[in-house]
Amino acid sequence: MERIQRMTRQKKIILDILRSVKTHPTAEWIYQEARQQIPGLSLGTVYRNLNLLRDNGEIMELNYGSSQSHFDGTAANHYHFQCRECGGVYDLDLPLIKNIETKASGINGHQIDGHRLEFYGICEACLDRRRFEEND
Amino acid sequence: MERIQRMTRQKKIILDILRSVKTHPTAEWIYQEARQQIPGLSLGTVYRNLNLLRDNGEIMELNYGSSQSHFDGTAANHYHFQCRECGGVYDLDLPLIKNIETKASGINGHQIDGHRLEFYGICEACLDRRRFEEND
DNA sequence: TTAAATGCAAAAGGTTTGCTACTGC
DNA sequence: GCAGTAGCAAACCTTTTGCATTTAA
Repeated sequence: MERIQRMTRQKKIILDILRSVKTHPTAEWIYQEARQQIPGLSLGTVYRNLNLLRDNGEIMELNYGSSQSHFDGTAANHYHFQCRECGGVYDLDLPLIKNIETKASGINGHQIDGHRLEFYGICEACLDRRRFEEND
Repeated sequence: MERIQRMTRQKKIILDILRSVKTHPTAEWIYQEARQQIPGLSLGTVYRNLNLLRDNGEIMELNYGSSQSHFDGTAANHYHFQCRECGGVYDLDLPLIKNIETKASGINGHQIDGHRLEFYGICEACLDRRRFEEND
């Protein structure tokens, strides 16, 4: 019952861009990047491909705040940090907390099969900018 | 520089509803409930009040998935579980992980001041429904 | 009295979708 | 050849906002 996916030029470029950056960009940002390689690209195509790739387990969608989603080229679970000031999302190289899902499962009748841990604060770049602006 | 907030009838009812339920409803759900007490209530007012209450630290906004936000009458950090099937959000009575923010802070130059942990899976109600439907 | 909040409706912003043409496989 | 995809634009859905009016303190 699985749908067969085609590797179109558009999808390949979107995936390449996402895998080549360390940040976790929005669909709009990816669209602007990809358009440099495919001028006629449409934003709808970017969204459709990001959704296909996510459903296929090749990338991860991160939705923080209530605004736009960010996308992560690595699908395996890992933790993130989001800056309260600029909204940027960064990886956090903290080892996965083992057994946390098992521990949480014992508490009630829900069947737990995943978890997500995010940190918030001010990113290094915004901290630097603040220090710089203080010295006016 | 703090803005003075008034306790209007609308705001009080919205807060009362949110504090009286165990689930973490959406703005739309709260609107439908509150309208039974204030028929002329507008959805915009619900959103405005939820934002005011959140900014004031009286409630918490939870944004999972990319669709609607859920609201939690308890503002202090605690962990949640979201059902992949029905989208419902529940509290998870797991103690806060101590020092996790300190631990994460050492990794890079970001300044961390908060964290959020969510679990995913199938909720008890959906599990029950599945079992029931299997017995056709 | 008066600044804050309401109701209404319009607008905004991100994402999805219908449709026709095109293209991987 | 044909199902899956692209491009385009319109639709969708949640949330925000402008404005005239009302209301809490």
